[in-house]
Amino acid sequence: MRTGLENGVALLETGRPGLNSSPPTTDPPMPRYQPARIEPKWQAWWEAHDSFATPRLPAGRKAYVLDMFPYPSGDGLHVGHPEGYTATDIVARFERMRGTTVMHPMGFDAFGLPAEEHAIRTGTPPRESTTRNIDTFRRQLKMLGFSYDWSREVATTDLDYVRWTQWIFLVLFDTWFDAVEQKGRPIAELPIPPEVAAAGEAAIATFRDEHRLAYQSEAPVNWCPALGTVLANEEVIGGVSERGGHPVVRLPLRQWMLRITAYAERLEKELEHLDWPASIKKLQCDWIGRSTGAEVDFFIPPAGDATAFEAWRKARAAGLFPAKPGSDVLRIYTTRPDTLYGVTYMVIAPEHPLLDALTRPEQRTAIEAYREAAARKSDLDRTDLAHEKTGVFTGSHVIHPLTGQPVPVWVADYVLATYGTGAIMAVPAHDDRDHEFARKFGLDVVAVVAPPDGTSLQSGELFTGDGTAVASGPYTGLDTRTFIERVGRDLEQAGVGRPAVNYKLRDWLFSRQRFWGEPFPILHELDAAGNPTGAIRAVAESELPVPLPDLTDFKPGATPDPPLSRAAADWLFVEQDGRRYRRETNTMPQWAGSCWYYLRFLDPKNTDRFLDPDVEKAWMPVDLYVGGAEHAVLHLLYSRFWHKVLYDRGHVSQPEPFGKLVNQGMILGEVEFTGYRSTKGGWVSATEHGPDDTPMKVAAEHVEKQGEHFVLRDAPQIRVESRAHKMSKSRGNVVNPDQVVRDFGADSLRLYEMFMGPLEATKPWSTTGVGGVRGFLDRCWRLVVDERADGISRATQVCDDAPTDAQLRELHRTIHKVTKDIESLSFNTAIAKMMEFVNFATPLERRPRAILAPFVTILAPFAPHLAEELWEILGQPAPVSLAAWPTVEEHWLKDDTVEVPVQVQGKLRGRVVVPADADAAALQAAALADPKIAELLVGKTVVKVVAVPGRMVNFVVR
RNA sequence: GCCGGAGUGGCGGAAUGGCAGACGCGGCGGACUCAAAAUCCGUUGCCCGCAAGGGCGUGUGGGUUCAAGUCCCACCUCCGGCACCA
Repeated sequence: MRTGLENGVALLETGRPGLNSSPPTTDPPMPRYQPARIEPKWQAWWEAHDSFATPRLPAGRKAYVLDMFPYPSGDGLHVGHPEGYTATDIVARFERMRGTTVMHPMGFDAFGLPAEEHAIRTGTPPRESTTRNIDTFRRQLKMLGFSYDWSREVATTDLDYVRWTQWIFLVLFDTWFDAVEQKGRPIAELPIPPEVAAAGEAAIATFRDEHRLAYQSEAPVNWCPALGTVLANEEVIGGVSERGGHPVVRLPLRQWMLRITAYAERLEKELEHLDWPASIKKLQCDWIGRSTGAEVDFFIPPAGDATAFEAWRKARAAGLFPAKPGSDVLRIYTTRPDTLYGVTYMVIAPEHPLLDALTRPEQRTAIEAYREAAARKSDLDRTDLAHEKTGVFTGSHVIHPLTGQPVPVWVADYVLATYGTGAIMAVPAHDDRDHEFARKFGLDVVAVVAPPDGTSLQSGELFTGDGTAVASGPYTGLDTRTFIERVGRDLEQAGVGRPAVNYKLRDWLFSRQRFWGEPFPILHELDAAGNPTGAIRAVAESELPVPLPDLTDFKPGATPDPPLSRAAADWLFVEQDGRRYRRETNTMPQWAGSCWYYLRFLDPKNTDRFLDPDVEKAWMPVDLYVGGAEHAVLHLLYSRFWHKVLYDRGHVSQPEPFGKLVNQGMILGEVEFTGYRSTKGGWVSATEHGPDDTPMKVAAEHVEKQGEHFVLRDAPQIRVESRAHKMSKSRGNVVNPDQVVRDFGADSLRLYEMFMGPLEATKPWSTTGVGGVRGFLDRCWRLVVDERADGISRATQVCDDAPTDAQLRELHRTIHKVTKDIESLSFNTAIAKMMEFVNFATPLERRPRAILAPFVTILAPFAPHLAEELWEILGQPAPVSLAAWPTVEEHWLKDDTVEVPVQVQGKLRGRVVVPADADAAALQAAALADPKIAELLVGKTVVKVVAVPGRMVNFVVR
């Protein structure tokens, strides 16, 4: 076939000629290893035989092995995808062969911005390009031989899937969080306070709406004009959008929010027992950001009333600390209530509701100007401008609850309105931000904590650690922790404060002003004039799904008015029970669909419910979840949140969705050498290059290593950078899986990605490395197949002899190592061991089938196509993919004798061969019997002998 | 700045506190071949030595230990994440 020849030609250019090329048509077919022939054959076989279909319920042991499903981008699969997918595929295949019932599904996270942007650019409806992209992804995934149960495939954009995403939204909408029980409960069970009940139905409805887990809010949001959408805090990195790096401004807008903060405590606490990488747990923990401290009220004295504070204090002491602060106090949150005596000023955020009340007339102009400037500032300005502190004095003072002294109140944007109470007590001696601010504005610095090392602070010095209280009234001399505990109790008793917990986690901004997302199943009531009354109702469950309307114009506007508001009237307006409604026109963010896909995989065709409870109980939780670390916080946190709500409402049986989590590392491009060309011509050393010098790629043959560094071969004084970079289109170092499969075969790609290094590590791509594992597969092939025959026939060395002891020893050690390594996901060392086996077996003149067949069995999860082919050639009934995993016969793992190193003074001086069970004394005797050792010990006094049976002997001498 | 992770041959990497460098790439040598490719075999950390052998070696400097790539302390570099959360 012509194509084979063309492949061969293409390969010449990639530097590895002829590997996968078919012979020219004129020659008879040579029985070489040809993945291009084998791989489609077995993929078709598996498909025809439903080899990997999973039953509805597991029989016996189950394993739910899950990949993070991909976003089907227009570029197709990236080599990063098959890394995690191959790892899970090996585990899935391995478990299946051990008799475990395996759930191993795949689907597509298909809503999202790129499809919509493509639609805007080309006028193609997103559903069309999405379908096309999914087809490409599916083809590529099948090409790699993954053992998914394709009958379970779902895409988040399927109308049937959207239906249940909307249904879960309605569960959130129908749930309130009972803080006492720490549990989500039906909204119908929300206790209605008598005064609300008395105010009538509308008031009750409003009260309920305020307590739902899905609620509307008018808060300022991150509006990104370039993307034409509002973004979640998590999608804004350093003031620009995570996608595309566009500037983001803050704008007040009606938005849907999800009350994830209600679950903050459980999300943090229940993280503890999960089998997740510690680093990911830490990341999530930090993101949730629990801190403990105290809330304290500072009295705002009415002008000219000197006795008011005393009266307030008495009233507070008689009552309780109010749940919500009145307008007569400034409530602050602090993690260091032990520094209360060091407070020299207060700061409130520019958005603080009391700012107006606290602003004195003489300060009004300055304050207004500051507030406006702060509002205009994007987050970018707030974070990036080197944290240069700004602020304005309000002119007011509040009264310190413990000392009764007046404290000046400032406004500054280093205090965030959205955290704690939006106001702080400033302790410049013991907080670096306050310190910086105080220095800039000349405010007092009063030290109240002495460092534990006994030194005392210089005046104006900063100390942020724990220590011993000084100048703190009755608390003086207490250590920080005791102080905090005691003052918390005292504040509570006095009714002016209480211990408090705060979280950095914010509620989840859940609406987007985009077309390509799930519509909200929500209706807004309209009055006779067609204006919203503010009343909302959920679309009835039986009316789901709410489909996206047909639109020809997807463009976002200059304002945050969503594209769906341009839908035709028959979609947009709904009449029900004699009332007119307008549909919600925001759509859900991409996260929505990915929050629960692992549940739908279990029961993808169910039209009655989102998931059958029996099926859920049988399969959940996910036993192994593999994906990129970029989802460490968002996807995993959101999924856990939804799952907990579904759990509280009795829809799932487990509080956590994912048992074991593993992050595969990033695959970088090939290592590149970069030299720098001076503007004046000639090379500049990489360490000395300036911003104007141009980086240039240098071919490996022009570079050599000199000491620690790489230098130009022809100019060794010029240093060159050696580094692998992230794959990117602009750098032109993207490796295309289709191309790799064409050049080397799918089994080689799978095997290479597993052989590169540990799964979790970041590692650079190497095309010669792919050639290396391809060489291994070639050797596997030749172990079984006679390459010199005219057709496919067994190698003449393959025989039915009984295996020798040495062969069985090698075989069982290989099985043992591979089994253990798959269990610990150490695929690279498993492959190394199989290579050793092949190196052992290749020179054998007679190769017993009894060792070849088990070897092919353990090869199968890694290189399934080749294994199937070899299995067939060995005369075994297909498929090897479902053959039983061989058992290790333990006695072959033990040696009769071992070679033990002998050390003198910790230095290796010789080796002795002893029986494997030789004890310390025997070991020592054997070592002393060694002439070389004996000679070294002549004239020395042996002070001590360390002999570890089976491991080593060490003589300590003087 | 803070929090993670990692530094081992020319390269990717291996090593329950017990023989550093498994396995692969690359290099070198050999066999096969008219020749080349492919294949097979051998060799390959660095330095000294014809050799036997010796010395040095896991980012740097200390320490613990009979014994450290592995444990402890300090530091350097690279990668990733967070970044005014009181």
